[in-house]
Amino acid sequence: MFNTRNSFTIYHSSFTTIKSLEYRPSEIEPKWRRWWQENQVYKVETRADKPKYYILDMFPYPSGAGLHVGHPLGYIASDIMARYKRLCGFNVLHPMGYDSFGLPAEQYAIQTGTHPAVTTEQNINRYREQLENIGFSFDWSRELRTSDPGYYKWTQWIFMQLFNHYYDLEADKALPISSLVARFEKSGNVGVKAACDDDTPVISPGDWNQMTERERQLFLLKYRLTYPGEAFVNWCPALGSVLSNDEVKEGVSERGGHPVERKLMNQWNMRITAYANRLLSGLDTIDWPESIKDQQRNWIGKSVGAAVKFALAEGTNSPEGTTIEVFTTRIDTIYGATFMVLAPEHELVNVIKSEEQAAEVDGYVRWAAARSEIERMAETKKVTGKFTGAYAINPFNQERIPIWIADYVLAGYGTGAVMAVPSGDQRDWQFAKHFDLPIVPISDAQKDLDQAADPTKEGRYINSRLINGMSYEEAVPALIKWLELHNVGKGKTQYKLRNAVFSRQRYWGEPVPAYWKDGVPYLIDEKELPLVLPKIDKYLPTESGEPPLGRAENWKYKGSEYELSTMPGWAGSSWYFYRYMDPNNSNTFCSKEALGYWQDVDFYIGGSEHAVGHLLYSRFWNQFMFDIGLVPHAEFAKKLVNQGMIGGRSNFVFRAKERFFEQFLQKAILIPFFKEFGPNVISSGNYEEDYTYDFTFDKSDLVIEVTSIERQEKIERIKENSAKEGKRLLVLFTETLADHINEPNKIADLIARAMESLEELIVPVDKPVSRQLFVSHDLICDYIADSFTALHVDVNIVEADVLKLENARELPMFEKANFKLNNDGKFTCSHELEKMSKSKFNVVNPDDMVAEHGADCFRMFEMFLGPITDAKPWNTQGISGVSGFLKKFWGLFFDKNGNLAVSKDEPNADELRALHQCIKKVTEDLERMGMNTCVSHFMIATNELRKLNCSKQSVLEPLVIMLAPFGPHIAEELWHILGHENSVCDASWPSHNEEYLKSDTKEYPIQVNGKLRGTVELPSDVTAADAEAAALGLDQIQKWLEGKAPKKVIFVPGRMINIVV
RNA sequence: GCGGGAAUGGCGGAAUUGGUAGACGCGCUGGUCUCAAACACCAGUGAUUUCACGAUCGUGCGGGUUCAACUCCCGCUUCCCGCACCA
Repeated sequence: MFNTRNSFTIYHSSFTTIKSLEYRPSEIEPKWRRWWQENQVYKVETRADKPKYYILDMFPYPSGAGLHVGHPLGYIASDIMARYKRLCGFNVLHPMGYDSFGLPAEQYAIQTGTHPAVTTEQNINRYREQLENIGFSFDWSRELRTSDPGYYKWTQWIFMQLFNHYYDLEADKALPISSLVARFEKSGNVGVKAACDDDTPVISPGDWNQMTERERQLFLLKYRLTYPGEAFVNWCPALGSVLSNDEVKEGVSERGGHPVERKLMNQWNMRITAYANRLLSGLDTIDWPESIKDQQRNWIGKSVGAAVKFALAEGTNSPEGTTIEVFTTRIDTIYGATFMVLAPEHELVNVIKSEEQAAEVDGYVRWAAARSEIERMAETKKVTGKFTGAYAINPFNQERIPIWIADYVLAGYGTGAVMAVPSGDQRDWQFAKHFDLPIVPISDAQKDLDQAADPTKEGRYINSRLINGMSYEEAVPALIKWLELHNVGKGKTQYKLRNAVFSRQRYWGEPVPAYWKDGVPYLIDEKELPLVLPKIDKYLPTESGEPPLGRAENWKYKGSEYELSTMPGWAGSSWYFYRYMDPNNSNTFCSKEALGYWQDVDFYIGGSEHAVGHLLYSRFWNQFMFDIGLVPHAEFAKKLVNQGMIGGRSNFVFRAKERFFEQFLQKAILIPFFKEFGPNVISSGNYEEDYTYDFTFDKSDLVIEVTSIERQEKIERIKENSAKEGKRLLVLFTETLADHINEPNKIADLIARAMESLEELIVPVDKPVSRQLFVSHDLICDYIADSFTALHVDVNIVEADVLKLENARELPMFEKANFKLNNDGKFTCSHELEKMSKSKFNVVNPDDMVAEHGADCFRMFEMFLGPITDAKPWNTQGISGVSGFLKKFWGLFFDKNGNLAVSKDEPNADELRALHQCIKKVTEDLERMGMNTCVSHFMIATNELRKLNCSKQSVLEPLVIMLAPFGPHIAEELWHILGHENSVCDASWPSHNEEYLKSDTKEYPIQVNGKLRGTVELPSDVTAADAEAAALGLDQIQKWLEGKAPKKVIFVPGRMINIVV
């Protein structure tokens, strides 16, 4: 209905179709890719006459390694959906671009001096080639790159908007900083409820008005949504950069695994905490995988509780009126607080420690500070801590409780201090047990407190003065009310989420559009955007330790120094989905018209590894952009799907150690000699022993030593030894054995001759050819496990775990190697599932798959592997099934002589049923992303039509249309063979007709007591009574009734009959 | 420890609101074609048992609900992913 395209498009007609019995993807595919390009078939316009559908892939970082078969999985799925939606009449936006700023290109620049832009360009070209090869329907005219100044101009512009706004808690949205200034002038910040730094002082209008310009700017930084500030950061010396929390895994950098240390640095930050609650509640409005939402909830870490101020007991070293604030989610347990614990880093530790305890406390603080993150995490079970000598007062009962320090309390969370309730909290309980501190029960429902803490909220409170006898629900509000009344605390919500560090001490990123004057940052003029990355001589920090931009000549704005750090990787990816809507606009990040039409992403697809990085930061930026009216929705993606990882299937070959040869000699060769020379003796079970021989015999003075030709020193020692003992010595080189491994008779001959000879020393004269031996995997179970070294072998020279020997011999690792083959004359490898990576030699390149089987086959095979969301191993073996299907489908269009066989005849009922069954199933399955079963349905339909010998256009044409999203090239070819001149992309998706699916009869299964005992053919519209009669009339059913009358007969129309006896 | 997901033939995986478990494909076995091989095509292929008809068992384990359970409920086991001393 929306197919207006063919009315105004003139298609190039120089393309001829290939009418041949044989399906040849290598001829068809490049041809149509060119045709699509020449006719701009995938060009997308903003047009109001069609409903829009925006389907987006998470854009890739173009790495030097290129794409492997795991990458396109999501792209293929999204391409199928995009093409399907287009056939359904939607105007589909399905763009692709590159997240092209990033560390690897810069690391490479440091090593080689090549500008990262050059490397990036090369990598992008390679990606583009690989992507084009697969036949995606991307509108390449919308391609974008985050490192393009035309793009990052707007990244910088959004940064400026963040700088110019603060978060107003009353309006619950971002407001201009200018309105904040107006309020300060009028009434100071007393009435202002806004997200700001914790240490923001209260000021009066007078204070504000007396401030110098510099002081005002510094004060405003406490409110701006992006601001520079001293913060502990994850500093990675090896990478020379600050890393965000999600770039650090287990105390080392995610990329490269370098150590990371905490360092105080002046950094730009993003006040994401202002949005904590909205980022949390927004999750309930979007259709995203539950695991992603949970990870984000966890990362935001909202806890509702109370802040309580504990005064210090008399006699404690501290200024008058000092209190220690703690945060607790269990204020109801406060009467059970028998001690307090501070983090060793807590600022009051040094103040309050008593003189007697000072030495111990200092020692502990030093010890704790010296421990690495890894040590801390490894020893979470170990209880450590010291008493400070100081006491605090519980505000509720005025009891003195000792203050301890311990590193189970984290400086970075809450206030860095906890009230310890050993009866209710397991960590506090362990601490109390260890240091023999009192444990006071606080609820009548608590049990077994001598075994463990019991955090129950059941029961009634005891030992809790104010709340004795109350339930949890009653106690909490009562206590908070009391706290606020007595001004010693308040109800409080705490978030684990920290403000995000935004600076990177790096070159290859967006320059921050700010300059410094008098220690205060200012934004550059908007007209100066983009602030383009300057040229520098080297991509390293300056001698004084400043970021690489410090090397740029004249890197100044009107005489003032620019900010030297650049933005992190996530800056450019936090808003790119809008740029695709209007990619070349130089006046705005995206026009109102484009935004008004495309709105937001309908369907976002990508890997789950971005759960809390990209997906949280981009939601944050989007909420902000929504607040200030830039974008129409608070959430940018309605629906999100994670494609599962494709695991690599690694292959291993087994290289023989000396120990193998000794065993081999024994098992395969020496046993026949026993009769004549008596059983041989193997030296002491340890084959590797240096001073005894590998083999000696009862009735022969010959001894045998197996060793590498390279171990001359060992051979000399053995020679001396045998001469001394009067033994005759046969030295067998492992290399010689390797040479003749597949012809053991030769070795047996050699030994036989040695046995009969009288020579004292026998060393084979032929120089061995082999240096090492590899043993077929199916043979290694006959040997001790330690006889081999397993080595990764390139999976591209292995087929069905059988090594292709001709190809293998060309590899350096198999130079001068011999192979011990199995009984079938083959060499097999073992396999294991691992992550796909270069170092494991298990990377499969999509280009190779396309070259061998065609892009359509590759696309369908990736889908056929299983559900898109599941992790699955890559195994090329099954691809022949899909390839066979495409050949068969192609074959439906031709007769045995290769002539076009498509007829205009009317289809019969069987043919219509096969077609409409397929339409129904494929449509249903596409709607629920079941691409794997779609492929099955195509196979079933094709098999049926082949049996029916059907070549009717009215049946084949709808199938071609349905196949188009999956195998666009073959579909386009067949579409044109059927006589069309436009693209199959502009056809209409067929709909099924239930009438054709009905059949006159149905084979009903008959169960007796739920077990299948027979079937009966019945009319489709059979009544329950008739069905029952027919079922009971069958002999094989009567047999099971044993003459008894059925108790009950259940008849499910169209399903089954069950007889209960 | 917490959260999320999963477990079905030799393998990847199907199975609608509970209704013929194993669709489809790979692999394997047998056959046709061929001098032969490859390709192609046809047939078979969960296990045990039976000459055969058939029977018994069978969706990680143990219970339960139901005429009927891969599917629902209760209790476990194992694996994968994420988080982890979060007060």
